[in-house]
Amino acid sequence: MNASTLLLERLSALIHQSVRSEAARHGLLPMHLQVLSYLDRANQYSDLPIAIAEYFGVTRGTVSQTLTVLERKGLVARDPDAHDRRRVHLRLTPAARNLLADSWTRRVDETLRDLPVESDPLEQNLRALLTGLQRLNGQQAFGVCHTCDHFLREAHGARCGLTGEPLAEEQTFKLCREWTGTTD
Amino acid sequence: MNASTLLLERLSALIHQSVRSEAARHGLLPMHLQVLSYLDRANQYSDLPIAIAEYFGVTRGTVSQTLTVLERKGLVARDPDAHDRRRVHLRLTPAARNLLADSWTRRVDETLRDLPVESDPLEQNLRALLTGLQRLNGQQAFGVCHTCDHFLREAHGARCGLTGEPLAEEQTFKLCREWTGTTD
DNA sequence: CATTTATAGTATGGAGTCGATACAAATACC
DNA sequence: GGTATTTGTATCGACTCCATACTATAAATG
Repeated sequence: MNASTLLLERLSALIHQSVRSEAARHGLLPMHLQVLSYLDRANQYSDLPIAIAEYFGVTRGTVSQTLTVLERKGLVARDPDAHDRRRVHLRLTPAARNLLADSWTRRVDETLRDLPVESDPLEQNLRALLTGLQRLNGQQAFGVCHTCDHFLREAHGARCGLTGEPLAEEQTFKLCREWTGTTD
Repeated sequence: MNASTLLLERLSALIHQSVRSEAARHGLLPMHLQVLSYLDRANQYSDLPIAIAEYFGVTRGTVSQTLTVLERKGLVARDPDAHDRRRVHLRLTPAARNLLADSWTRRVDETLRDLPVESDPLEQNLRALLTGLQRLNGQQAFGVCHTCDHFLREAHGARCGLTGEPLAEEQTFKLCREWTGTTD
């Protein structure tokens, strides 16, 4: 087996462990924290149960139950979609944002800063790896909005070429389940 | 948040998803497959329930139950330790080895080969990342036996300086929970 | 050597994941 | 307008996971 594949497997186990202990400190399970973190980075087309199911590769039923738990804990709220009455938009409550503030990712940030490697090549490597694995899984790409082929920069703000809708500035930095392109 | 941290989080989610779908194809859960994969790479000091608990950051009770399931499915066997009657060594059955043969890691291997990055820098980056994160978690390092400070190369074979026992050649390429050193 | 302490593993109960299946409601397609 | 598809929910069974308690063995300590 490829040495990097082994490293990736151990890296993944370690990250999952970080998430687990982080979640446990808040009385949550890993999936709870992962969903909250995802919702924090999902744009208006991706803050839906189905998007969470696609992103994590679980069924809609599982997501539905997880969201029931998160809603009961006061971390997530459900809002109906204005145009499609089947859809439900998820929204993080202040409590959830508070909880995410001292995430394990902060410590990872610090770890990355102290690493004896240059950050640019590391980032390029990780990005290539991510793209390759996404292709491998035959899965939705979930790239950042403003790097999408559909993204249109306009005189005042931006627009999504797929939906035709204008995009608020903060949306353009978030993940989108409709993302299409070559380099995220 | 650091760009690489974000990428790491998405990478981890993607890998976990690969493991999940791989496991589902065999009627297993992610943890089942992860434990089997771990046992395939654990040396004689690390094929214990306690080592699995340390590696994945879960309690001994959880591991105990998972192993009960894996044993019932005929994927793992328990052997008593010759010197310490509290200990139980886990052993993969032929069925388990068969199951691991077409692991998702094979497809990751292929993905890595096709990546537009050089493999050496990628490996170095991942290794640095791994070391940093292990330090971050304040966790057992689980390095490869023959890179350990305790490892002694001898005229005929090798020996562990910690236990004083001779090491079979194939053991020296496996993970050890007692590993100590600076570079794995 | 006897007592104490630490270690390795198991048993049990409760909350929650997860897939499978079935279902309801709304939209898309023709 | 009728059918197919999409989105989300409800329910059941197997399993994870933690907390706690417990047994057995080994190590440390006097």
